[in-house]
Amino acid sequence: MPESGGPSTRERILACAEDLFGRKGYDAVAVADIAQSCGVSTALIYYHYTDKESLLHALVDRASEVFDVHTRDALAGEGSPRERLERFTRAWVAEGLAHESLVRILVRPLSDPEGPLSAELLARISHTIEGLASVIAEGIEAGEFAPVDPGLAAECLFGLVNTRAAAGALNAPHLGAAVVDVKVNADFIVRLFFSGIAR
Amino acid sequence: MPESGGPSTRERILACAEDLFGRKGYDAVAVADIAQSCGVSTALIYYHYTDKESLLHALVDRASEVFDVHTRDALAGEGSPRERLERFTRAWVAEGLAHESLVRILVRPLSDPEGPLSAELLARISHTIEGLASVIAEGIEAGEFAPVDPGLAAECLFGLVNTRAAAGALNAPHLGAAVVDVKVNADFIVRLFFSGIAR
DNA sequence: AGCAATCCTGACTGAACGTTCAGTCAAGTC
DNA sequence: GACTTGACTGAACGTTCAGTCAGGATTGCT
Repeated sequence: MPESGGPSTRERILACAEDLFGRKGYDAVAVADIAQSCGVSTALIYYHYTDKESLLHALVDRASEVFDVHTRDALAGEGSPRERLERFTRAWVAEGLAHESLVRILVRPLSDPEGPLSAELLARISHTIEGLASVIAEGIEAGEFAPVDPGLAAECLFGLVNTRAAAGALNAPHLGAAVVDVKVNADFIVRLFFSGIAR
Repeated sequence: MPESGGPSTRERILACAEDLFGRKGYDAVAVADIAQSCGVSTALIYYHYTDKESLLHALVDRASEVFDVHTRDALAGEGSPRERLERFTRAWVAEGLAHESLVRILVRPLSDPEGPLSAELLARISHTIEGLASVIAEGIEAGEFAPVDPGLAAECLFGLVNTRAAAGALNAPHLGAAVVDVKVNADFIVRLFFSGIAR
């Protein structure tokens, strides 16, 4: 058990992989590159991980978890539908801006529809959107929102919160926005979304 | 010059590349796969195109052009700011839903920040968003919209119109939406966006 | 028919990459 | 001191793939 003295070699390998995958992309990174980047042999990586893909898998799992926490909070947490959706929005915008290379690592498998992780990630995304939709539906029933299509609204909210994260992941800090600030971004999205589905 | 008798071999190669790149992804497709898929030799592809990347480049150019046409129309065309933005929105939603594999081909280079096409595509996207921002700014000055940050609003609109396209490109026809219909989608986005920036 | 330009192919190459494996080394156990 | 275990390495193997080359077929022109 690694107790002190910094991160274990296993974790260092994962950190190097995250950095390289995030910068160059999975396919463009050789296992030897990762090895060199953290000063170990290629073989050691295979000692710790079964294959190259399992490295990606570990990263995706870790990255997903970061976002899933906020989703669970929004779906099952306390507060009115509006409060919960707002909490979700602010949390995702903040996380997306804070973890650019994670976002990039998450985006990549999605653009490879036949890849092994694509289905898994898609399932997670669907689950998130369905969760949002059910909160929106709850709000509609309570008379808090106008009677829109909950699924469509959820999808739009999801798209909105990810737009800034995507811009960050693309190394385009200010695609259009004059100021890149978590609060400003989230405020605007909240305003846009809730005025759109207001009664 | 090929005049009749179907598409030229050159174009057939490009079509096969589009299909395969769209389904499996650039890196997962070997030049030999493309050759086999349209019944020619590998060498012929190198006779018509300088290298594998130039195939992707040709596809990206073609795909970008499809969207750029609507952008120019929205920016320089006739009508009030709101009318032009609405035209842009409806056109992009429709194109995105109609050309899924093109969207997927456009997404991939973006997720590879150090790739050669990334910068080019990013420039196109920035240009589109800046164009939207200037139309929004125009609308604000005319008192048509509330005084929001034009760049931020443009980015959000861009994110909204691309959300559905992305969902389609991910082979997830109904991520959250109960009905996948161009008009329903565009109507909702229009509603969301313009009520959000209404005075 | 003869000729030249264009279109196309099979066979091949050099390099890169994922993966494996025999073996080293230090630390701990009996 | 003999033995075991976990961490780690250097060198190599097999495969895949982008790109090349020398030449064959086809087409169009005179």
